[in-house]
Amino acid sequence: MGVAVDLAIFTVQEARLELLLIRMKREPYTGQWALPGGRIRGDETVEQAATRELYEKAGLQQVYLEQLYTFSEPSRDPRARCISVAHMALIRGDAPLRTTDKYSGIGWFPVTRLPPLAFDHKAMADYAIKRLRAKLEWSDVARNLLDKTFTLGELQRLYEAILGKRLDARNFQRRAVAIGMVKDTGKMRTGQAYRPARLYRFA
Amino acid sequence: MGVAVDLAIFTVQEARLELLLIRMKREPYTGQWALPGGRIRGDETVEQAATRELYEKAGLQQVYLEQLYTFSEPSRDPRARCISVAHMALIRGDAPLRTTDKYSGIGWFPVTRLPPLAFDHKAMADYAIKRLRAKLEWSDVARNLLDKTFTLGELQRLYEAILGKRLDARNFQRRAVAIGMVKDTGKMRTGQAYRPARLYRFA
DNA sequence: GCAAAAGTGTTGTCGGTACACCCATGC
DNA sequence: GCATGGGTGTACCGACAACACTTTTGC
Repeated sequence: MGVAVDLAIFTVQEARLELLLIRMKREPYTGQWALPGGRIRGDETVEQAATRELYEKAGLQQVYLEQLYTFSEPSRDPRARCISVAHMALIRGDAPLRTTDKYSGIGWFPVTRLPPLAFDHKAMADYAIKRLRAKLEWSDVARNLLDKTFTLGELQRLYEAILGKRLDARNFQRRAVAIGMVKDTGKMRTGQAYRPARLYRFA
Repeated sequence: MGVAVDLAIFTVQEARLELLLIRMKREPYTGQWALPGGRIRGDETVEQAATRELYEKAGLQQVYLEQLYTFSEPSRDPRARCISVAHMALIRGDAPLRTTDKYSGIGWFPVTRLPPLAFDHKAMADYAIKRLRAKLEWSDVARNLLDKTFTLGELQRLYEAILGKRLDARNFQRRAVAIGMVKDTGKMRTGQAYRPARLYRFA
């Protein structure tokens, strides 16, 4: 029985949460968009396979990776029986993508406007978005989507993009500091309009 | 590559959270305790395989089942490469167990005193306990461990057994009703010492 | 009456929300 | 000066912990 990994790779760009999709070359989903992924090898864990796919197919390294759920409907892959372990990855908005000739296309899509997806990848994407949103509320996963230092305004816009709703800036800032998630670096963000903001880093 | 399911089957008996373990007949873990489980077949999902194992190996039916995590270390099974999807199951304390000649023994163990476990089953058991405790705090999974009706005292003792700590009865009762988790049935628990308690059911 | 469990009332604290207000900069 | 985002102060509300107290039964 085949075992594969599939990846929901997220980034935040221009205040939008986006998902990385590839366009398939091979039958039976030629031309369709799907999550990147592939078979696991005999000597690696599913996490290692996911890390490898991330590098081989998109040129990404050193990214946050988390196992999500195993999808195992016998009919999920029309070609052959193959279960797939879905993962979530988070990368900074400016990371450059490498393309591969394995796919006929690769691109970022806002999660609010995803095209139809191959296999059961719609369910995987939905699951990943749900998990990311939940995790944002009680953890500091957001650190994997931002630079080392950032302003509270930047952090807030990241949260708003992922959660898909507006937050109160005053309460957001106080809370971020109060729960010890971020620490003041003592530096300021200059060179922009309006009052300069303090730069923070994750604690 | 082999794909298996393993099951962390919980029950609460005499105010203790207990885990169902089987004793292995075959090499290389002959005589060792382990979580029940087995290979999945070509025409079933991992959840269906877990349900089937639950019935075949322990005679259990209609139980709460939840997929947890996929364990995939290449060396996790010394016999052959085989990944395993860990699941959690919850059953009522009085459920009768069927034995099978596939194992040389089967029994309940308090989670505080587990014997050494075969494969990576210790990690699976730890993961399952953690998940069960977390889920107890915000969901009504407890319903799968109790009868249709129960007193708030019984529900509290269940919570205390799983969480491994004492709770304030007065706050516990008020909260259970306030958040709408349980509803008063209007009936009372009679035939026991002391003041009779109201019987509740899950909402 | 007494022990034990069931159940109610009250109070304080803490986290979160709402929102008025001040600050510092570019233009 | 004024627009704009950065940042502080404060008041209110609901959840929850702590704990005093009453109720109802078996013995």
